[in-house]
Amino acid sequence: MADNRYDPHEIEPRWQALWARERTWEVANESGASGSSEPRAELPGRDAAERNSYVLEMLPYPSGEPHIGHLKTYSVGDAMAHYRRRLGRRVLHPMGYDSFGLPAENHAIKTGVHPRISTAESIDSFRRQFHQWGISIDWSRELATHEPSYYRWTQWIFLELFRAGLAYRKEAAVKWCPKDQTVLANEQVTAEGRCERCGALVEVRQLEQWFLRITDYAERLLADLDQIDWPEHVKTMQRNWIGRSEGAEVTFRSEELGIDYPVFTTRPDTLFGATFFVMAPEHPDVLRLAAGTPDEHRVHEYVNHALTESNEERGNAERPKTGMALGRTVVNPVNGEAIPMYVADYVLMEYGTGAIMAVPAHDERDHAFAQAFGLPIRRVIAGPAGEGDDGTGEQGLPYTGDGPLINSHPDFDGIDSREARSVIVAWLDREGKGHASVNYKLRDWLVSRQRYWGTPIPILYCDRCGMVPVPEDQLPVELPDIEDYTPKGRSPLAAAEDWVNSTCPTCDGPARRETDTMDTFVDSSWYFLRYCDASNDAAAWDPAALREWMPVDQYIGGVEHAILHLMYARFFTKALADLGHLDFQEPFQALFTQGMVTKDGSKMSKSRGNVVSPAAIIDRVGADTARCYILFVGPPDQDADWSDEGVEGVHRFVGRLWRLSAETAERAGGPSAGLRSPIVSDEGDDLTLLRKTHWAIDKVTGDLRRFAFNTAIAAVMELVNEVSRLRDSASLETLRFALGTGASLLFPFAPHVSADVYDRLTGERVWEQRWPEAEEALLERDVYELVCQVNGRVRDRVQASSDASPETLKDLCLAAPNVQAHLDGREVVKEVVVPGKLVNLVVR
RNA sequence: GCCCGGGUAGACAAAUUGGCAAAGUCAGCGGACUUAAAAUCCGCCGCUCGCAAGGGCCUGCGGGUUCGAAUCCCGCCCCGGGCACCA
Repeated sequence: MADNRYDPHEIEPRWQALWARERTWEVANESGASGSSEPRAELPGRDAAERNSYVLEMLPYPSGEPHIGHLKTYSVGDAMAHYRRRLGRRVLHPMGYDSFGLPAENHAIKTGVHPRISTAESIDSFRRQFHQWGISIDWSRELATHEPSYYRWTQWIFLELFRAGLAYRKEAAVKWCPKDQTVLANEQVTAEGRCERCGALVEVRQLEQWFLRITDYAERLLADLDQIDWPEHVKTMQRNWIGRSEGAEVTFRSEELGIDYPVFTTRPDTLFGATFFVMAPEHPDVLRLAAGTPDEHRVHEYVNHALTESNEERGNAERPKTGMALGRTVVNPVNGEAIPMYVADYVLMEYGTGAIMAVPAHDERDHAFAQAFGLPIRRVIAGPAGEGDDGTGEQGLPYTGDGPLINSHPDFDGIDSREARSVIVAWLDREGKGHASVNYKLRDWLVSRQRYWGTPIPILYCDRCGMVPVPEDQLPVELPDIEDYTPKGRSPLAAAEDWVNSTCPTCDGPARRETDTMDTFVDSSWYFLRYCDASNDAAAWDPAALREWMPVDQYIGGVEHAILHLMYARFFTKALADLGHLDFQEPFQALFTQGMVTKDGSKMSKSRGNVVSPAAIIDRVGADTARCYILFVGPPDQDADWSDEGVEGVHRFVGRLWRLSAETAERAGGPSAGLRSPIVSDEGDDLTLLRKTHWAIDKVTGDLRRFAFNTAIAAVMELVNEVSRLRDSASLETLRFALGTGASLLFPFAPHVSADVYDRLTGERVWEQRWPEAEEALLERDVYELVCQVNGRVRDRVQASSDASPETLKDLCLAAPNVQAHLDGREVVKEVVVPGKLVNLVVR
């Protein structure tokens, strides 16, 4: 007997080498725009958009080595890519690296090693491991965002946005470490408001910075969520982040100063209950208003104090309300009442207009403030059961619900508050004192970073001409090499004097370069477009290439990117579409978010010492086992706990499939072509095994459609176990069919062993086979209806395709003997005893 | 406090969405092979009453709808994640 030991270290490199040699996973653009030079295949009947499929996983940030989370993401994505290929699609499945970013720069500050060097090392390590995992990547389209050939086009997009007025400069607060002389990212600030590196107290500084006008797109970013096939919880998070609220803008006038102050409110129906007015400490008019009043000095102190408080302090809702009277009044436009003005830190400058009308009877925070400062509280909405009819009682306040208006105005009293909202807004509009308005929580995107390792912002400052964009033919603005990455009170790029000093393209006079670089989220907001035409050096892409592939059919990544990355990429897509560069509105048609991998119930981290390295696992059991296990351990959208014992179980299963197949091939005297369902006439073990095989086909293809990889793998395990039990009693032909089918079904999860087994049994390449019931084929078949009757009543109907053999139908009906079924009008089977479970009858 | 998830054998889970609860994997127990071990293969594996055949009870807890509920509805308990002065 030959040495039938499953040896992944022999099998896996062999197939990987073949796939690399034959460039199996490369797909050419039919427009000839880019990609590989594979001759175009003529596939009749359907156009490219339908035949092509774009499967994409979020690109990795290359730092150190890939971890288990990467293994999970790319195992899920690869399974989807293979699944779609085997439905007959041409699948684009590329890979790249999000290679700019803070960790490489910090490493450089510490060691002096240029980020380009350490990044290249990490990329090599990622690429090597992805090859070892056997992921089916079109390597001809590989990219890295730190390469000038890529960021040249990031800069081009920035300039397009700039010309369209979507990129602009304004002052904004940054966190600043006075000791390190540098801007800090939020994650570099400790909970106590100290610099994570040196422990100094973090300060706030105002800097002129670049913003992208994502708020212009708030409405469309919200509305178009309805058009995409994303998990509902992700859509909910995006909706909440955009934070649309409808209400009214109402003008309160300061008669003393002759200034109008608009406020935004969602409750114009409570306007008659406004008894004071509050401004945010950051509001530019606060100090002006307080000027000349007795408390001017104390207002100053309050504002300064509020500005230096950390978010943690200010964000605490339980904290007592604080504030200062400004000694001025504004007029409530609905009743002409002069109400006092305050400044208080519970009002935020970023939301609405930075000032509010306070209605203590009907808002919790206003109520708390009124109580703390002894301000009047006037009820203007009656509660249920006539509560608060006279408007004087304190019971049930603050009341934030709805009810009839009271104590307002004879014209409005008695109207239900829901209706009163629009009635009062209409009245304000007529009087010129306000109008209906919509507000969003979404804020413009700050893209400036005072960092070295990022895409340079392609802008020049000329004394004569002002701000000048770098002309397109001078792109890319390359990142200069510098000696010292340590920040010294300005962006590290400012130290590269030769680079900073340049020439104005308009007047040829001296000009200085922008020294801020871009947020790395900018780099990753368009990379999916670049893959479609990755080696184009005349343009960011050829529109014909995008038409072939975009939008991404299936996007896959961690839920931690549910808001920022996914929102920014959608914004870029819409903005570029408006500029005429794209003809679609959404980048990712379908999204799958996979769960975290934990160890012993908690997140893997170096400090906990519970990190599992994919490389170590693969050394021990091979890539197929590792990939299969990570998908088998639980539903892939949920968190999963890594267990070394569980890995052993999957390893045993993969080995069992391989050994059984090697043994079967040997007994058969070598591979025989094709894999056709054998004819089985009698009842017996052959029929049992055949049924199991058909069941597995149905189960796995169904499960793949809904990402239930764990149960798909379990079904193959069950099939293999059945083969093992029946290996001495079933015919060789049936064993071959069952094992070959099992291997074929396993291909998306364990490609190497699957390819090896299939090759042994049939001499054919498993990835060139189509699923027995490809969706397309199914659509083209005639369909019959199986009618299920229980106790004479029609319970349900299922559809069976016409090319299901009578034997198969009979098998299925026998398997569910309690169901009476009709095929094409003819009664096929028998009596109902106990209601059977109908779906068992589906034939695909 | 609000918004999402989730709660099924000792552990991870399945139940194709209202149709025989617990497929599959791990752990555990027993057996075959072996001088032995490993590897491999076979069998058992929710609780309970019973010598047995067989019966009763089981999806966090309590109710409801239904011929039929892990699944739908109402109330409660627990766990995880996110948001938190958003006018």
